[in-house]
Amino acid sequence: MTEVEKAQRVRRGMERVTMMDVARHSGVSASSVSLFLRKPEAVSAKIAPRIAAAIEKLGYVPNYVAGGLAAAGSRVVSVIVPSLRNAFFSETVSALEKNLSRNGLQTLVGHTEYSLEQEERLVRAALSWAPAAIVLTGNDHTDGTRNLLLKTATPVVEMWELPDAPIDCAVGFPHEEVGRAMARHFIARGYENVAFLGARLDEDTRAASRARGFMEEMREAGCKAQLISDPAPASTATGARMLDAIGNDVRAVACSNDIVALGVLFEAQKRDLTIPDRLAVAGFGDLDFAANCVPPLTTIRPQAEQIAETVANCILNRESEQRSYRTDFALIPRRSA
Amino acid sequence: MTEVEKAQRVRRGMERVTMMDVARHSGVSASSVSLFLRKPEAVSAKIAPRIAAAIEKLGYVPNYVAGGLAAAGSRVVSVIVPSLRNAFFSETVSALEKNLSRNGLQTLVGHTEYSLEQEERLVRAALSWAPAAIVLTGNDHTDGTRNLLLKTATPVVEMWELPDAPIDCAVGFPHEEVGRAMARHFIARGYENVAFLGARLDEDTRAASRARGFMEEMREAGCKAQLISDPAPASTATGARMLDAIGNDVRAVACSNDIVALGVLFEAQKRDLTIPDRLAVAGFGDLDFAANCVPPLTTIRPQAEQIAETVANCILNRESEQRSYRTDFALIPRRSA
DNA sequence: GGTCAAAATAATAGCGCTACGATTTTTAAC
DNA sequence: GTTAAAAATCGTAGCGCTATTATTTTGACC
Repeated sequence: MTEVEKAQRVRRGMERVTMMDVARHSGVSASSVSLFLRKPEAVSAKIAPRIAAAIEKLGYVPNYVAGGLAAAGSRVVSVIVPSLRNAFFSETVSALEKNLSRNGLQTLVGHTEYSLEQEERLVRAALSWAPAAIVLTGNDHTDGTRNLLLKTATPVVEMWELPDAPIDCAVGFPHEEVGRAMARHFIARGYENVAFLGARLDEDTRAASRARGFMEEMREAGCKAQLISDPAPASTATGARMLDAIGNDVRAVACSNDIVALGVLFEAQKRDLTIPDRLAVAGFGDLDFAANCVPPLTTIRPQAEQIAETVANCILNRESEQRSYRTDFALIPRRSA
Repeated sequence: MTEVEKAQRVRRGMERVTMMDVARHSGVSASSVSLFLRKPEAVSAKIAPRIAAAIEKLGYVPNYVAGGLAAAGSRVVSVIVPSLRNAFFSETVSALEKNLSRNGLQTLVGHTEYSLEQEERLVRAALSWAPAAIVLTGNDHTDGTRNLLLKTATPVVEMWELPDAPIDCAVGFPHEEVGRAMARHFIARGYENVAFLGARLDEDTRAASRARGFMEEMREAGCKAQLISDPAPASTATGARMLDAIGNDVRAVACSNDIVALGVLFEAQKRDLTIPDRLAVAGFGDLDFAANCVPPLTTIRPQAEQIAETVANCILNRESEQRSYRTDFALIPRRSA
């Protein structure tokens, strides 16, 4: 390296140890070092230890940015969820990261705060990283998002919902059926005057689908069912507030998720409404506290981990022809309903 | 582009529209397009719209990988937290992502599952992306991690704790003081026989610091204080289980976080222990349910958003000399203790 | 030892972009 | 109109790595 070149590297803030340095130090070519790093079994036992020693000695850290450019594709997977504050998604991202990192893929997260415009911006930014795949939540996207994704060669996975026409690949379950399952449970228990308490249904289209399924099934069975909704995010406070809005004769409420249900439980306790005798309560999510609260919460377990594993599989085994993967959900009957 | 070149690009899966294509299309040089993208005000009003039109027409998506290589530094910030399932960290990541994305930075998350070895692996991978900054949780790292980070020119922020000697920059608060504050609250309320219920204290060093501060302050005041700990992650079930382990005469428990406290609340309710008369309960975190549960939970609010904002500031305004930023916490007295 | 195929290694040519310095155009001042 | 300074634009030379092709080495077999 000439003095000028060195000066330039310093100027650009790039004094890092390069693969070339490792190559020189171990007396092999840069190609061999690269090969060693990507397929260690492909280099002979003679030079492998020499390269390993040089890497160790020089403290070489590979530059994925350069690698990604040369290999025309980075080892990141971009995951876009509505919110990380929501336990479903933080759990999914967590499980996904675990599965992907096992295969040398890194996770770039973005959250849309339930805004489709924000989602489009994030997809645009994600594509700029030439990611190995893009994972989105749900199937409700702007036309711009859809166009961007249809044009690209990057694998796309939509998760948590099952669209009729996936952009590329989808993993999830039909939320309407979840709502219907809960309704059937209510009917079996003899609850004939019920309500659905939904938080943020305008934005949370999955919760809205559950609400729709629930309401339809209840009404088809000739029951009285009322839909309460609150624009605020799901929280115990929202749950408590929505309880105010239901009629006094309502026997059971299905909540858009367990947090809302917990709020209802607390509020009922404050008002001395016995659960489930005076009011039955059910949630969605089977969050940590659902099994331990008082009374234990009847809910639906969505299998976030199964979703994450299936998404990871989709990304890792691209050859499969299947475009749509249905994951399980299970109604967990406990004492609250 | 010759036929051979085109074939090569196709072979490598890189048929994407490049900046050069945009330049040709708008009759300017690639440099001008690059400049327009980075500093739109630096190009004349004559060519700007032509470039914009070409970008739009061709559907050009910039390649940050190439950009990052050329500019010797990518626009990603790598954030490493113990777990995304933990509400503190998912909230911090969420707030951080919001603050950083406003400034065109993207967030690469990794989670260590409370393993320092895993953290080192993640730091290594993170450095490979030549990130704009690396954000770590806490100050407990392997020597390897520390060496890697001390050698690099990349800004490093340790958050949620205040190390004596930050690697580079730190944002957080002293958890021992949090424990002491809670102890003083207990003392003021006249609880003289108390316990600290800690989940996963071996790995969660912050909770362990709170426990230490709490125990010391209680004992310095001449009170009886017992430390219960459970290796399982914080959950309502863990809280309920730990309640079994305390003596019958314990008057108050401080929990390592609100989830554990909630478990204690549930278990107490099951056993008809009146709270706070028979047993006072306090948590840490001021999670959503803390204000709404029965009785409302006395807890400590750690200001996760303030941490995130300060971290973002550290990253964005590098010129500051300050290395250590203390964020606030507040004891929120409610009915449970 | 010589031949040939297979395995291991090396050389080459970019990936798409940005920093830098060089060049051209515009503006300002006289 | 000239000139200098400033602004706008362009051309070049890589950033550090990998895919591909070319070359060398090894090993198997006669």
